[in-house]
Amino acid sequence: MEGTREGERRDERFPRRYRLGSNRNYRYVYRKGKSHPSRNLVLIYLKGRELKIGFSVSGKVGNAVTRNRVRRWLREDVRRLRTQLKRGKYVLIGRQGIADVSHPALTKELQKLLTRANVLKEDA
RNA sequence: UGAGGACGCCAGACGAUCGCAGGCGGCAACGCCUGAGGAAAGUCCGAGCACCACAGGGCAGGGUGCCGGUUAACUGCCGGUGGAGGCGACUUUAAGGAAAGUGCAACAGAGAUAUACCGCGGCUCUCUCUGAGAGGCGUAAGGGUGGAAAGGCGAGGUAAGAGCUCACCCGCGGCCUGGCGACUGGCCCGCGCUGUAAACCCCACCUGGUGCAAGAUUGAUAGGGAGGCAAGGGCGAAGCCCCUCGGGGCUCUGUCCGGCGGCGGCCCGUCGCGCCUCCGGGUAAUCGCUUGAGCCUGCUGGCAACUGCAGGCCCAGACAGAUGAUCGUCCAAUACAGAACUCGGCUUACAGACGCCACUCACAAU
RNA sequence: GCCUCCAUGGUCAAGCGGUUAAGACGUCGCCCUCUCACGGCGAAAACUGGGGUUCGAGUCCCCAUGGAGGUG
Repeated sequence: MEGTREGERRDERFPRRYRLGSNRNYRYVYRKGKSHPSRNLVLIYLKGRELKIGFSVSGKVGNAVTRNRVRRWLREDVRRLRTQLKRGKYVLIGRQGIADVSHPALTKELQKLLTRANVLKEDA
């Protein structure tokens, strides 16, 4: 991957202003957004003016370390894809079996899910 | 060599690239520094801190419970005493009081806090008379039941027996000795008491409640709406009226009782006063928020827990919540696991790799 | 994060420290019926785990595990 695009640096940063805010926003997206499930993930998408992404992994998945690991993987994958995403509010939910999945498998699943939900920009 | 026993430590490392959070610098681009644990966990104790309550006293409730020390404090820790376990090194122990009182002790057993089923013994009577049966008496050694049967064991003693007597032992009590003390050792014309207090309880000591979603500041918003009830009694003062001159009635006011509410278990007590029901409203930012009973090193005192002194250090502070991804090298290989106000403990989970000991036992060799 | 509560057959549940741990629904077997249902008889099936106190713990104490609720 390195060296293929020497001239332009890809913007792969993902600071906190792209994160979905408080609990109220989550509830709003749950109510109004459209849900796209897959085996270990659920994506809820709602059109909006700016890009906001939230991650949610419930206590049923595992202990704090497991949940943190899953959330970090998701955030890492989303970080790399950030510029390709359409604007709007996203919530990514980890489902119960997600603790047993490896990181590469999870990356694939996420990409498939995003394609199927049709939230990637056409020119990407 | 094997089997153990104490004590302690680590919790993958390094490099490259892309990222995240906080701080500092900079107009900015960006740069530099820092960035989870030994248990961060469970929330089982103890504190700090904050608010609420609080004149004081009593009761209730809760906690602790061998002794001494340590600490800010503790149900922690250290050292000891007694008990239990182990051949031993050593481990472990909620370990005050049952002689203040109450309760409970199923089943079994004759009897469970005082009893006599079998038995043993002699006495009287009867018979088919070396024996058997009946009656009443003595007895608690033996049998049997039980977790426990009123000390144990031996000798004397006796009709048979019994702390009935004696020696030794056990326990209790008293005295003396050593120890700060728990307790140890010794002595006695003393006594012989079931167990249970993690049953009620007694004794000694401690103990307000709620918890950072505590709370503070600033700004915005609000400063509410609807309905019902506001009763009763005693005493005193004043005014008016009636009057058989004893007094009675009405009005107003003060006070007390009563009522309601607060003091977040209750009472005395104390404070406040119109009361009750339903509906509505309670948001955001900043602070609290990390320098602290702090960590490291050395020395001092102490068996130790710990303490004192000197020097050095700053070591996460988020607010949907920061440590990740990819690659490479080393490696036998990464378990349990993620800060949320902060400390001191306890408990629980944990792959693997180590260190150390004038430690113990067994076998062998010398 | 903080606070509180609970745990007994597959489910709902009662249970003074003392025989073999009630009861209901469900399951299984037999009977009844032409068959099913109803009904009758019977059976299997449990104290979350580990320590401790006690002669004896489902019950009392401690620790853990799992679950539920409250709190902006």
